[in-house]
Amino acid sequence: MTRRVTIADIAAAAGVSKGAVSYALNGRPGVSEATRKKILAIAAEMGFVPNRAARSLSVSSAQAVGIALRRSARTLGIEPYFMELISGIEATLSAGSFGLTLQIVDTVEEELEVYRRWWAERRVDGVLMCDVGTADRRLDFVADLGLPAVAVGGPIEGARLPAVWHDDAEPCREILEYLHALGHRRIARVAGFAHLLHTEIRDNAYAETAADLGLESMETFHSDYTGEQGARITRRILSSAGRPTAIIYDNDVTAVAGLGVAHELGIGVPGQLSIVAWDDSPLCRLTHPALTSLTRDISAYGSQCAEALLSIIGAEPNADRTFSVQCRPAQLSPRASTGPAKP
Amino acid sequence: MTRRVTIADIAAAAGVSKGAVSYALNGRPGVSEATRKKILAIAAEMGFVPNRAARSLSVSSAQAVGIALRRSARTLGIEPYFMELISGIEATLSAGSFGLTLQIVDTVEEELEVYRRWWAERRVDGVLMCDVGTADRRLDFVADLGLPAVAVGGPIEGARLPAVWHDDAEPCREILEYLHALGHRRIARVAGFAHLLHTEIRDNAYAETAADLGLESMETFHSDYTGEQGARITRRILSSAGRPTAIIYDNDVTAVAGLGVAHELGIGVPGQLSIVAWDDSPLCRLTHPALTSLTRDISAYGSQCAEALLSIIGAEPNADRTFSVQCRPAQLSPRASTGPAKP
DNA sequence: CCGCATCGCTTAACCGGATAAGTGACCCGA
DNA sequence: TCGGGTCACTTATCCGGTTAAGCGATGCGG
Repeated sequence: MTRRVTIADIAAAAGVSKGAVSYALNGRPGVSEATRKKILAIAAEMGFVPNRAARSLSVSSAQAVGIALRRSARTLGIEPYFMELISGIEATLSAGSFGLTLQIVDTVEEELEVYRRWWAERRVDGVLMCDVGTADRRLDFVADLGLPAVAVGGPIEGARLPAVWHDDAEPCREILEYLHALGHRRIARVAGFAHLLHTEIRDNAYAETAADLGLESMETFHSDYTGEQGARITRRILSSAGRPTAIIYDNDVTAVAGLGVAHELGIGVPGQLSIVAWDDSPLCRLTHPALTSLTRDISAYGSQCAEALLSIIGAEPNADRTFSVQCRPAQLSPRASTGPAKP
Repeated sequence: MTRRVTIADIAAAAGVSKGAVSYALNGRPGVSEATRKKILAIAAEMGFVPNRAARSLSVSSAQAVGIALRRSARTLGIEPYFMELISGIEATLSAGSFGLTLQIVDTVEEELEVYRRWWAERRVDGVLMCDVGTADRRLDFVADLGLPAVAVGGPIEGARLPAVWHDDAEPCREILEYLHALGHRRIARVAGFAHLLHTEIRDNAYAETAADLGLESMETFHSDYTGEQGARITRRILSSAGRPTAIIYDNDVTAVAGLGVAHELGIGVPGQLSIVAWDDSPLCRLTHPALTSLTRDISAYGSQCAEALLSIIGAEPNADRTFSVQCRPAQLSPRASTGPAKP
């Protein structure tokens, strides 16, 4: 195992100084074209790769962004959302030769501590924050810290950092109108964590549209997104008097669990019950019947988040960071789990 | 946004030299207890956090490990395995204050290139390699590179690096004996990628046990682990003459898809068909009927992998790295998807 | 022909820690 | 009382890059 090649080695081989090598490698003025070519050739031949720590120390940048996920291992594992998001983030980061540092945390306090440490250590140049809440301490925290950050979700009122989001209200309306057109008048909804921003946005959108359409009932039950709770809530909904003819789920996992409960209770889907899921992962197509769901390109969403982050990392620190990127809203993909309501 | 606190600031505040501060902070001899306490107090008060790049540059370690995943976004998203594994890895790494760098790649070449770059840049101190294949180029590659690495899977013959694995043959036998006891004589299996080491191990174990038990048929179909292929293969299996009375799936996603196909074809589970899944994610309990499956603690598995990696990173470079850690094998969790075979 | 700008490169300082070597004060035993 | 050892700390160098400043050679306008 030979020693690493440094710019000093290249300088010696090329018969120039370290400085000249640095200028040549970084495409900056200060060396002639001939010398630059020679240096680049030698560097390539010697298999030179710059030491990340040395560069970071000099220019004070880590060439990495961080993401701290505050979800349990179980949720993270089964929720396709995160891996798809990460995969999209990754694609953009790699293209800009940035690395991705991942950390899983249990509490907000821990998450804030991770941000503080990452930034103090200059381990990352910025962070992406998922699961934006309605009153999210993290937003002010990172802004005060001066840590470049992008909120994955929004819109956020009075935000001091960029938010990348898509309109959730419109798809909510679309679902309800669709179910209404199919004749459904009693609809239930299994939502996600009540404290999440997008849950609140959907809550409001559903309530409003339900009133506009004059639905008989439109009840919402909050869950923790797990299959267990999805099943439990569905059981309760389906065994109530005057049970709904359609249930809308805020994620695919609870929807699949709900479908299982319908099977268990001998309730036909879509004959006696229509089911709509949010977040069209392959999971929705695995079931029988396949689930009608809201499709969005999560991977592309992740890419846009990463782009936004890279753009503020690249800008000067006191530049305006309060812009907001609105992505394409989710589209309804009708499948076999929804049908006409039978009285 | 104030400037970062460095050891020079602490030194000035304490009226000592940078060296003394470094000794004090790292708990090394060279300063009196009184001075050490004073320095530590000042450091804490000033909120000192060492700059990672500077430390890395000095001690030539990144305090981070890398993992490159060569799976499509879709597979990664829906496969609970990876997030659970990562979550376990993460837990151990955080405890040792190591970071995790994640990269998603498309091809082996790209993966090798990532390892080469990471190591040359000293961006990581070691890597974890998933999806070990039967003839895996990566094993020799990282060994030649001198990059500390641990194979997540095994056992690997003549390996030059540690492997963390669990016996797959024993659970295979357990499943077949269980199904045999239930009266099943025609069994099919939807396996994973044929080139993966654990697929081959299971292939052999099933073939042997099937012969021992004198099964009528025990056919294996390789898949890419996606629900689409799981469904397609299951459709073919179930529409063949003399169709099997039980199907074993190598992961949970294909099993869930298979269950959907059985529903679609009106084949009762477990009445006319028994289903066994591997990798007991919550997914298996969401379906109706819940899937009989092989349970293993993937998160704990990830932790053990990370521990193995940290141990070789901590050891001197020429120490023996060929040890092998055998974990607890998967346990069969019988649920409602398996029952007696009916002729 | 002189003064000045420009080019092409070198020198040296710097980033923020770790650490080997050096130094003075002190203690201790002979 | 003196030599040697230990303690507590300082000094200086190093890690591997970046970059401001310096400097000789060349070109060019007046």
